[in-house]
Amino acid sequence: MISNIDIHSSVAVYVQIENHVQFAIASGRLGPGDQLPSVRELSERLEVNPNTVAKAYRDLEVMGLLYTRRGMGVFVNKGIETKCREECRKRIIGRLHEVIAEAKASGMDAEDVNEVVEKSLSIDSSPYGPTPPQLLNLAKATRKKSR
Amino acid sequence: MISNIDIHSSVAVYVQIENHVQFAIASGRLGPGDQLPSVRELSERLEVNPNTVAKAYRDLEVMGLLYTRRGMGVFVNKGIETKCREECRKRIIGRLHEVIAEAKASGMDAEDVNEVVEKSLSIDSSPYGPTPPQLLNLAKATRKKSR
Amino acid sequence: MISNIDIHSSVAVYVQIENHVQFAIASGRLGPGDQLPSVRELSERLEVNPNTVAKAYRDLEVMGLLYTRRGMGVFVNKGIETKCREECRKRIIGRLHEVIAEAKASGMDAEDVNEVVEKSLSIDSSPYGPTPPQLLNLAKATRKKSR
Amino acid sequence: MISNIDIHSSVAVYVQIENHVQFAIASGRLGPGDQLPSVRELSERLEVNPNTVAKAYRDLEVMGLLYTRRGMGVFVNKGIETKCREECRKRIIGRLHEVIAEAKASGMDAEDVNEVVEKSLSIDSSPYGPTPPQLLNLAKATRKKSR
DNA sequence: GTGGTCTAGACCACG
DNA sequence: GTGGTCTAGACCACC
Repeated sequence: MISNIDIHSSVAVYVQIENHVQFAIASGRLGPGDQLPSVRELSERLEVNPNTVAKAYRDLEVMGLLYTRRGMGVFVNKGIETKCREECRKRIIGRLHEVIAEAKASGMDAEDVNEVVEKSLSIDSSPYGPTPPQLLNLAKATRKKSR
Repeated sequence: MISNIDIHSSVAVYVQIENHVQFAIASGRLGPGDQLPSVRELSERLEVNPNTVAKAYRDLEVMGLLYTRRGMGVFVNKGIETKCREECRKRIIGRLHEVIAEAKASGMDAEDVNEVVEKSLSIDSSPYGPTPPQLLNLAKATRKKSR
Repeated sequence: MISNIDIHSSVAVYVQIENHVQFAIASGRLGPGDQLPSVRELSERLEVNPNTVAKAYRDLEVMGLLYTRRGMGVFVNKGIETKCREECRKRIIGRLHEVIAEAKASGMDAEDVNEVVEKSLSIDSSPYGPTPPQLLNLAKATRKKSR
Repeated sequence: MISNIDIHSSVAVYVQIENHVQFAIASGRLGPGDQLPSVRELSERLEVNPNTVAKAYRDLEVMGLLYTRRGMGVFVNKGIETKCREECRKRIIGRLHEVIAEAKASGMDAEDVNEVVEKSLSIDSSPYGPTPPQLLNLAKATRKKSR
């Protein structure tokens, strides 16, 4: 239930929220039909402007990950898990290439990189930085699946 | 001598310039005492406003990488090569860990990751992402060391 | 509420602003979490260009004294009051030593120096020199703490 | 014979030179009629552009501290020692007031200030910062008094 | 509304 | 010639 939105981060708050949701779906913590916290609830929990949460939900709806049922709330779409996972995967691969390109540009060689990669792979859950968006609790006790 | 500043990138132009210089120092293409292109010269070469270049130079001076001699130009500080390289390295390693942690969390296994890494390492200059800062030629034939 | 920015001073306007903010934090007139006047507001009050104020704010953010919440404004960081005060103190003490060393070297004796010091201490706000940064009112009635 | 011109300093090189000379006169290390090093010699010693030294000498001549004898060199004027000393004194007192005003503004009280002052007065020759301009050797073995 | 970025152009101090 | 500073005004993203 800990908010790991970083208001000091340079990445926009609404993007952080979008990442969290996308990631939760890709990793299965949010399944098809699951209800998300209401805009108001989440905004209070994150101590963030409701508009910010609303924007994230709207964006995610446009992306096809969420849908809203009037008066009911916002829900995870069906049949988008694999698509979402692949998108995440693509994003991650892109970033990986990016980082490695920079590593080479700054003088690190293949051996250096591989060493770091191995080390990182062997760690269970690495405590690096505030960005990896996997901890925000998006489940709600009283939340039910939409039919 | 190719400018690979991307005006349309989401990362600010002055940040791109800062990265270029930082990487040039880290990789040894720019050594201690070397003079950088003048603000005006570089701004013309990159087709950006002189203020933008000046801002990058000033930031780098604050970071301790450069110093300016009034009326003379901007120079690379001495005794910061290894510090700079290590800082670059640390930043990159941090991001690498970050990305790989996300990769694992989103379901990729070690094999997947290694495959991407290998592929990325074998490419010369990968066209992924918005900021692979290695091509900007910061040397000048007629430029000499300060002092 | 008096602006004592001196446009004609030899010290840059943005540096004067930085000093004001720094001193305000060091002396407690600006506390952690306090919001600063908006760039536009302060620029109007001081009759300087908004960019000038923005530059000061950005510098102070780089120094770690301020942080900005996008679309919300600029705020004083937490846990930097004592660090800031000590830094100010150290800087001042350094300059004090410097000046007194010169005073001695140029033939003034302890009595001379003490006399000047006493006189200076007894004055409320001394009109000496170009940068006595203590009068700019950085508080706003309707401003509230962040978070 | 050590140059303590600081090319990394923010204060202009020519101003540093002017301060050195002025200080040397005020403290008696340069007496009336003494010859100064030639522009060329000093510029080489300080590893500085000759124009810079020339400008300093010119300024000091305008101030009335130096005079040049065509083909002979630059000399210290007579009867300006006390005037010069007083000017130095005034400058130092001004800076003292300035620093103490800032000290008060940043929350230091009289006791704090006095403590620092006492400590500083008790030290023989304080090694603070690069600015106190008293070490530049402006004498020359082969230099003679002008008649 | 907030700040961030960039442009264009001016003036100044320095060397 | 060099960089430093400031202005005026524009556009953008964020909240």
